[in-house]
Amino acid sequence: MTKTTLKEAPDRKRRKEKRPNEILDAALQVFLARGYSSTRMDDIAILAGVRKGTVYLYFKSKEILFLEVIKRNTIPHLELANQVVKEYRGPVSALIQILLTLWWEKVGATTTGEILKIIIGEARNFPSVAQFYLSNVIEPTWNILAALLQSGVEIGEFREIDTELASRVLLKTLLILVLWRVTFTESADVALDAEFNLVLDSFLSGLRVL
Amino acid sequence: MTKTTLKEAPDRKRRKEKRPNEILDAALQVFLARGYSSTRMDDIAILAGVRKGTVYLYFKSKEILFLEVIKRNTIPHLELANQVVKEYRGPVSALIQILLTLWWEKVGATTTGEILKIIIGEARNFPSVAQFYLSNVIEPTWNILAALLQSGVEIGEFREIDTELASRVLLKTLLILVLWRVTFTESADVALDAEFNLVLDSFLSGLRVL
Amino acid sequence: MTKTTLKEAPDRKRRKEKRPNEILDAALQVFLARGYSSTRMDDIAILAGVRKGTVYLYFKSKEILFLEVIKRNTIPHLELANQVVKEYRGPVSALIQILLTLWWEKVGATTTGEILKIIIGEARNFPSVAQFYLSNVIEPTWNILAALLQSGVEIGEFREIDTELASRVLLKTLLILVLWRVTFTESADVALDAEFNLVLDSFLSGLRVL
Amino acid sequence: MTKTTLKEAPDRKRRKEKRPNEILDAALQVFLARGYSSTRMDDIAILAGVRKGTVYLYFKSKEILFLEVIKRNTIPHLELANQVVKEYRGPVSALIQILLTLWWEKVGATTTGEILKIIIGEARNFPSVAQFYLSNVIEPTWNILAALLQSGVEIGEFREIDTELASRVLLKTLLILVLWRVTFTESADVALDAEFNLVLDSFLSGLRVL
DNA sequence: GATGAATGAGGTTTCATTCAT
DNA sequence: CATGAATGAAACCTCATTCAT
Repeated sequence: MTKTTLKEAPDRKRRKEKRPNEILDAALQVFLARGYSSTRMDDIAILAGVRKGTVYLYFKSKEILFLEVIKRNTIPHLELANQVVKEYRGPVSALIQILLTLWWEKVGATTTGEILKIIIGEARNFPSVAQFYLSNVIEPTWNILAALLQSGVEIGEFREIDTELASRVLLKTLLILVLWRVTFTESADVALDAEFNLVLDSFLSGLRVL
Repeated sequence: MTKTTLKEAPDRKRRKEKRPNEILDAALQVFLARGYSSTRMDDIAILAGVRKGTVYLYFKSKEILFLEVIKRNTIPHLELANQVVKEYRGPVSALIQILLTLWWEKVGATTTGEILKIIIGEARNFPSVAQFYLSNVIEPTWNILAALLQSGVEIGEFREIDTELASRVLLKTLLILVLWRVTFTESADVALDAEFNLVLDSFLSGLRVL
Repeated sequence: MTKTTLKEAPDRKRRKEKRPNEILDAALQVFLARGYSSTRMDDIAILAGVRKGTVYLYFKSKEILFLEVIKRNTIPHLELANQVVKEYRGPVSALIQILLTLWWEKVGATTTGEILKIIIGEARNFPSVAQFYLSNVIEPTWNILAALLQSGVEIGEFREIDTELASRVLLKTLLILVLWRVTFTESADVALDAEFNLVLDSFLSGLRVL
Repeated sequence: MTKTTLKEAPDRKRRKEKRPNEILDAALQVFLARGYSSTRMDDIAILAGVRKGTVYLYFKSKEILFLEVIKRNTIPHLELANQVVKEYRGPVSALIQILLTLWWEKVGATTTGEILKIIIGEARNFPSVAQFYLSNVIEPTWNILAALLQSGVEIGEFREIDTELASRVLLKTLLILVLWRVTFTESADVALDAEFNLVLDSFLSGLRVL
């Protein structure tokens, strides 16, 4: 009976619940494209289809928005990986090969590098973000990798190694590759796929029981 | 003893040659500590012991100052490395071990990681800086490494490998380690030295003729 | 009566449509009073009853604001003049006399001279403004005058002359008079009205068929 | 016997006396080319072949330098005109024609317009300059013109007119032409010579005894 | 006398943030 | 809930001016 009924969008209710996520998605895009400092709240708002004031309705400050964006986009696909690992039966090296290749082609190729880049760039100003990323993304991934290696060692497929150390080095090596890709886009560094393969192959061959 | 001492001539006219370097040094410190955007020209000036206007006397803009800072701190120790390589007589693997260990302990330990971090963080806004770093620091280093590997191959010390690819992967792996150190300082990631050793050892052992 | 009244909401949100004009009006005043360079955006803002930031909300830069000010105050009374010309029936010389006298007393007396003065002073730095003024104010006025003279010639009221040349000279002569008035205010150059009358009279008498 | 003798320029003495004039000449050029505000003391110094500090050695401030420049360049060629007038024998109208044509082609064509332009543009900020120009350039010229006209009237060559008024209008009309030339350089206002001729012809024909 | 070096006041511009409607 | 409008605290940069050498 109110006048506003006349102009109310049909999916007004749905909208309301979606708004924060829309803003977070827009913010992710702009932060990745421009970096933290160069990102203006206005850009985020426009991209989210709202006005600046609305952004502040959901996020108290640019800093908080940034934190939320990073958090939202770094809770990763670890569940899936864990699942695959648990259900898999067969040689561990093949599983590692499959998992990392998948990651390289799908996950690493997209936003992982960008997110890592921005976290590295802003670690000074947002140490909590860096810490969060370390605890919630990097370390769990290490753990999965280390567990895999450990199981390989236990079943005699791999030789005895420091699995934790090895998983750290392997992951970091892969991370620098995705980081490189998003940082030095200009350079025709076409060798990245070859580098990935080299890393993976030599890592696995280094594990083989002699 | 007079009050005017407070405002007395603040030691004007230092030598023209020293000022730019003093400013560049100050700028490096502040840029590393705060990142590009968060650095104010005023901070740099104060740290250099001058006033804002003086900085602009030597560097036309913040951007140019940033570029100069990066240049000054990356046209580096390559000469030395080249020298060492040329004069060295003995097994190549030992030379590699020595060079990289030295780098890890001396160079990589100090500003390399910080500089790399800031370049990665600002590559978006200063692609020319990224390109400069790539061309003047990374690629020459690659070349030195590749040449070393190649000579090892030629004298039969190493097995036949793609020396260029290998040198790229090795360097990147080392870079992520120094980058990691300066980024995630909070995490007591004490394993970095162990990781460095693992990388170096497995790399060299992978080169051995079977 | 509370102290907070001092800082109370200063009547935010005037109508969006009014603000730009208020700013333009304030800017005109300040530009005329101080010239372009000596005008500070702050002065304009204060005079418009807003703060500096608000001015930038509507005009992207001082330069653009200046351009808009000039445009707004020169796209002027030409319509009216055209109208009058079209509807007038009677001797052309009388119409010219009426139009120019009106212009001298009303338009020329106020901002025309000031605007011309500032355009002349800034033509170097803003050639586009000078060009704009020429195309949109001076030339249309020439055209009106020339058309008037031409019609006088055609109906045999005036003798055969180069109407375009004559209209240019006449207009320029009148312009120097208004320019003089606003430039040399100190000198009690009270003869300006007499000069205007002399110009007009001798121009018209020169047109008469002998 | 001093060491400086060795390096002293041969015309050092002459230099010293010339310096102020060299600076004034340079300053004129820059002021005319850029206007007062946009002119930097540095530009003037460089053009004069000295350094900024030297300029301040001779002129206490930019403002004073500007005043001196204007003064130096507006003490005009009136002497010559007066001379010519006094010695001339023949019809006054021919003299007027000669004098003004000469002025239009030689004097008005060069810096008169530029100086007038800058005086008009800066009259607000330097009313004393405007006043100076009026008293020392404009009014003397008026007086010469008026005297000429008067003598023409007295010998019966011209009809009875208000010679002072006429001389004012004539001079202003010529001034707007030179002013126009230096202001609207872009516009292909090629008619200026024709306009000058029209002004001169109709002025003289208006003086003729009927 | 000449200047190289330094300064600091002052200007333009940006943008995160607030708040009345 | 959304926003349009406004703000003001910085930040960058310029340049007239000073002064020790």
